[in-house]
Amino acid sequence: MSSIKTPKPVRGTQDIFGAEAESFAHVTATFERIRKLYRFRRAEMPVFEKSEVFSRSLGETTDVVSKEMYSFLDRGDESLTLRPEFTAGIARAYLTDGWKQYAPVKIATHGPLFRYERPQKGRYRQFHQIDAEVIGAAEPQADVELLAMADHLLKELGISEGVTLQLNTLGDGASRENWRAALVEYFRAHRSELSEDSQDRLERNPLRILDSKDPRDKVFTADAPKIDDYLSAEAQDFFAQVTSGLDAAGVAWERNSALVRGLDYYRHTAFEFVTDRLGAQGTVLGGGRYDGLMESLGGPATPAVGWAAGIERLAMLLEAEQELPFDVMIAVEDDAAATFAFGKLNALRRAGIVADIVATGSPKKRFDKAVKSGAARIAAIGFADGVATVNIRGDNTDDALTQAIQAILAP
RNA sequence: GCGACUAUAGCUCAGUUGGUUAGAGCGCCGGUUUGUGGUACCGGAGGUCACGGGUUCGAGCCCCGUUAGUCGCCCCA
Repeated sequence: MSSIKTPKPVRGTQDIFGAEAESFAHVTATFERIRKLYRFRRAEMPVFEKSEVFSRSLGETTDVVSKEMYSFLDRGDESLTLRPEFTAGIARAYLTDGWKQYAPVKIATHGPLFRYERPQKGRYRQFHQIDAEVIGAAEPQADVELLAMADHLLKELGISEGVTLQLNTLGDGASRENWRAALVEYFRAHRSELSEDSQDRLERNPLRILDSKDPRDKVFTADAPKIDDYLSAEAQDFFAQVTSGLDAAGVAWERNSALVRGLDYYRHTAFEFVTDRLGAQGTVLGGGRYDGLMESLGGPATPAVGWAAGIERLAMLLEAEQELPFDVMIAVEDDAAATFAFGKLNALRRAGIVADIVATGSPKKRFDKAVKSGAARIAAIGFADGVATVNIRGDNTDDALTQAIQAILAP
C-alpha cells in the first residue's frame, strides 16, 4: 500500500476519452473542412499573452478581468494570462505582425481557452473553441459570410435541429450610447422594483438587465426602450443589409432585441445560435462585430467581426456516437500460432486495414472477446498439424475486403 | 463569491426505523462444453462505505465540519 496520494485533476479540467474524444475530433475536423470552403486562413496563436492584451480589450473594471482570468507572474515578474478568448490575441497579432497587409483577412483557429469560473454543465475552466474572424472588412457582407459559414457548419454537424440563430444590432457608437442612456433612465424609474442583481447592473452594465432571468425584472424588460428607436440611418441600413443577405443565403434567423454584448467595443451585429438542449448554457455559437477593439489595443480603427463556438457543447449535441471503423479482430486461439498472428496483424495494418488482436487470457475465451470488440470480422487463428489455421467470421464475409484479408492472412 | 443536491468495488448503482461477515450488474481473472463458435453457465479477486469529528450498546445509514463532484445563481469576453 503506497503512502503516495494520487494528485487530483484541477477543478474544471476534463479528461476526454474514447467516444467523447471522437466526437470532439469530429467537430474540429468538420470545422477545418468548412472553413477551407470559405477560404478562411489557419492561424496558430499562443496560449498565453501579456495580461494587458486581455485587460485593455475587455476594460479594466469588469468582473471578467478582476475575477475570471487565469493570470500569473512569470519569473521576470511580468503578468501573463492564459487566453480566455481568441479575439484579443488575434487582434494583437494583427497589429504586431502587420497582418494589415492581408486585409481584409479571414482567419480560423481552434484550441484551448481558460477562464477561472465555477464549472457547470457545458462550462469548464479549460475548455475549447473553434473561432472565425474577419478583420479589416467594414461591409455587412462580411457579417453575412461569417453567419453563413456558422450555419453551414451546424448543418454539416447535424445539430441545426432545435438550434436557432438569434440576431440583433447594437447600432453604431452613437446609436448604442443613446439607447443605453434611454435604458438607464427607464430602469432607474423602476429601480426599487428590480431584483438586487439588476439594481447593481444598472450602474455597471445596464444592457444586461434585458436578459435577466429574474421574474421581477422580466415585468419591465418587455416594455424597455428598443434599440430600433435609436438607430441612426446608417445603422439601420447596415442591419438591413445583414438581414437581407442572410435571407438571400437561405440562413434562417430570428430577431432578438434583448440580445446584447456587455463590452463597449461591440458595434452593429450581435448574434447567437441557441439551443434548449444544454440546460442553462444554451449558447452554442456566438459572436458579433467589434469595430472598436483594435483601438483599445493601440491600433488604428479597424473594422472586424467574428464568432466562436464551444467544442464541448457542439460535441454534446452530436446525435450519433462517432464510430471508428474496425475491419477485423484476430483471435489467437492457440499460442503456438501467436508469432504467425502478430506478423499477419502487422501486414494487415500496412495494407490499410483496421485490425487488432486478442492474444491474452484463456485461449478458449478469446473468440468471445473478439465478438464483444465490435469488429466487423473475426479472424480466428488456430494451430493444427504444425501449421496455422485461419477462419474468418462476420456478418458479411463475401465482400472484397474480406477476400483481401483472407489473402493476407493465408499461412 | 452564493445556493441546492450528491459521495458505497475499476465503472454504473442498490443497501429497509440505526442491528451479525457489505450487495448486484458490467468489466477483470480462472473454470465448464469432448468445442468452428455469437455476448452462456459456475467460481474468484477487488471496499478504511470521500476525509475528520460527534451521538449511540452498536453508524454505510443520524448530527457537525472539511474536501471533491453535479446542477443552478453571479459572470459570460
